[in-house]
Amino acid sequence: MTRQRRVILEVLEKLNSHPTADEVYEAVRERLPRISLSTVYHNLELLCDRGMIQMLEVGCSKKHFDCDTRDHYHVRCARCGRVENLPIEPFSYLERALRHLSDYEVTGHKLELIGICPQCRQKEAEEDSSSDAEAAREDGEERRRRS
Amino acid sequence: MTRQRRVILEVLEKLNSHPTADEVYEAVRERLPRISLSTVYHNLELLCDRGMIQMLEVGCSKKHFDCDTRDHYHVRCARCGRVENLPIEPFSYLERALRHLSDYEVTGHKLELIGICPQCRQKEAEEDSSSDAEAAREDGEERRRRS
DNA sequence: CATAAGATAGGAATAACTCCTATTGCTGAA
DNA sequence: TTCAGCAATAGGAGTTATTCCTATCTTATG
Repeated sequence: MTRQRRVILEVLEKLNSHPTADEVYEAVRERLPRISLSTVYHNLELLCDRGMIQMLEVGCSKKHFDCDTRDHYHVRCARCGRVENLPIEPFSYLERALRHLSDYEVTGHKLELIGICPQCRQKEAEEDSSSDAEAAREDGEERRRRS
Repeated sequence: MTRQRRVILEVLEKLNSHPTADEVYEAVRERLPRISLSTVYHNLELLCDRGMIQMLEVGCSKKHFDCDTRDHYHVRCARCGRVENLPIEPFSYLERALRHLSDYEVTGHKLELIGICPQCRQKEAEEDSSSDAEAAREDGEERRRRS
């Protein structure tokens, strides 16, 4: 357990959102400015192999890392990609209910809620109201609401 | 609807597995050998925009395309990445049951079974039996080539 | 103190896209 | 029939996230 590895693990434990490799890198750099991105990737992989963290392949393109290694579900923000836990036990009956629907040998399942996180909702509300204000100034009309 | 676009759509309708952009490219090239990969990407995006196909972001890394635009669940092979449909209506109650567990504004959910497809199962069975045979012959001596 | 194993930094390589641009090919007006 | 206008295509360059490679550095051990 090197200094770099320990800091990576601590960062992962501190952030309640499940960061990408890049976000881990940025956070770790505040404490170890000379760390290399490949060290971060290397240690994230190593910690996964040792079962100390888990890698999430949600949505697409980026891998997220989670220091909670138990099986659980997640919510993902459709805007910013942030991922968070759903504090609930996985529904084991889902797998049983669906496994006969294909000829695959089913080994697990993944359930992910898609939504918009509070921060992105607020940002959108601000953008909407400022464009509403512009619209009101320009054509003297108000359209404040959006659902 | 150009020739290229029509062939792409036909390929997508013919393959019951949900191919990646690259797999579409390979299949289309059998009929249009001079087609460019960017044309495939371009048309897949265009067909998505027009709601004629949908893009699946399963597991990670590669995008899969599906000519069935209805909401439905999938199985994914943990070995080869192949994706297929689960012929069942999505469980709308899942979303209702989970939405209060986070402060996200939930807009949808994704459920994916993970398993091993028949082809990969067969391949593994063959490899296992042949390596068992080798092991029996060589008495399990050269085992640490990779780890 | 030597040395070997393991870790790190930094950069090159790769995969899967995405973007850019010159060329092609279609459509409709003259 | 010709040709302007414009969307689509081919080909390649650029981008992003990740993996691989290698020289250098650290640490544990005899």
